[in-house]
Amino acid sequence: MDGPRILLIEDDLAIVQAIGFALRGVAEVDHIPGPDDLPDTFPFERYAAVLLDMNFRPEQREGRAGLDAIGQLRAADPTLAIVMLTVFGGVAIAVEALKRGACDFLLKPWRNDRLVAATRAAIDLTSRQRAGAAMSLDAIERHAIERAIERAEGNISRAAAALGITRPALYRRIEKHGL
Amino acid sequence: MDGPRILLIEDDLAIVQAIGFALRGVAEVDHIPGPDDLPDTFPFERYAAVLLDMNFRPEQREGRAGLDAIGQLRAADPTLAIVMLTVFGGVAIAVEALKRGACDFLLKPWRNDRLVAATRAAIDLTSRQRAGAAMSLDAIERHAIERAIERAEGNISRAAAALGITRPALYRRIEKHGL
DNA sequence: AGACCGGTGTCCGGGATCGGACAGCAGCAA
DNA sequence: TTGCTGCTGTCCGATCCCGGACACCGGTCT
Repeated sequence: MDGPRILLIEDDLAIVQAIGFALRGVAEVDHIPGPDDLPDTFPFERYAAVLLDMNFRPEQREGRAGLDAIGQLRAADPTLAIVMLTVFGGVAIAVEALKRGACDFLLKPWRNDRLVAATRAAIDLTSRQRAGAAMSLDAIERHAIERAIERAEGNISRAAAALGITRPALYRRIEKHGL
Repeated sequence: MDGPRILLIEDDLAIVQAIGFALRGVAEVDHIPGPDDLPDTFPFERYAAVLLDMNFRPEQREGRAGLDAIGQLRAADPTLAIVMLTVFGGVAIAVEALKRGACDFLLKPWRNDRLVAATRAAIDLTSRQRAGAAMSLDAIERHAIERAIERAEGNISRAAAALGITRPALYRRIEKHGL
């Protein structure tokens, strides 16, 4: 668990090399040519982000395979942030990709600083999502209570009603969590 | 609380009229020319979605004002789904808009069926987000427990550890929630 | 003033919940 | 077989939390 490690899904070896070079010092880059090359059991938890090439299957129109791969990856590990890479510039595809759960969308050719920034952001997002997913029940409760009180604008009674508990119960929990 | 009501932020009256016509039967459409025309206290909770025109401030480059408006609206009501409308087709802007919390991004001129579909999806998203935000503490706990057990692949001990509670406590809660 | 309202903060007895402990079970290695 | 491991499901006495009730407070009516 030294530096972050990311997974690059890209069939063009020249691009693989270029990305590996651009991201030296940012993350270790592992590489597979396409999402179909993922073995049945794959250690997603080792990776801090995925860079996913949209066009690994050039014969398929509109990069639909790339979109499907997003769903596939997210089903396998919903905490893993995915950055799309593509030469096709359609707004519709970008929107669809983000709606399916990609966290960013970069056009080739990219500026290296943008790639680095997007990768860093994705790594950060993954770690935050994993922290959130691994939250203890107590922490979850604390968050829910904080939000409820905020939404009720400090009105304890309404917050308690929204949370489905009695007002004294909410007082106790507020004190317990130190709020 | 009869049909859904949506808020259209758009300065071009011809477009306002066209959208109102396209969405007849889908939602009641209220309209203001720009986000700055929102009064300090505005009943966001009455609306089931927002259609936000990107270009209400033509002198500003790149529709940055439109992007800022997303943040403004989401700060006011984070459960309200926002659909962007724009004539500018840049992928970068679309990506930025979605990253800032818009739920969809339509290019003018749009196909009416796409507009209707996007509006319906936004209305649905809002209602789901509001249902989630208004969840009782019990329901939140139940969800967290379900997810934890799923993530632990049915292993009760690991799920309990991840939730930060003892195993008997998790058993009790599983039974209480009927899982 | 006096009554009312909607809110806050606190108390206390009874019942729910805690977690350590125990028994049991399946898999596996010596 | 024996022993070990890692899990499941359950028990029970000590403890904690529940929620109805109460006192109180500030604003707003008549």
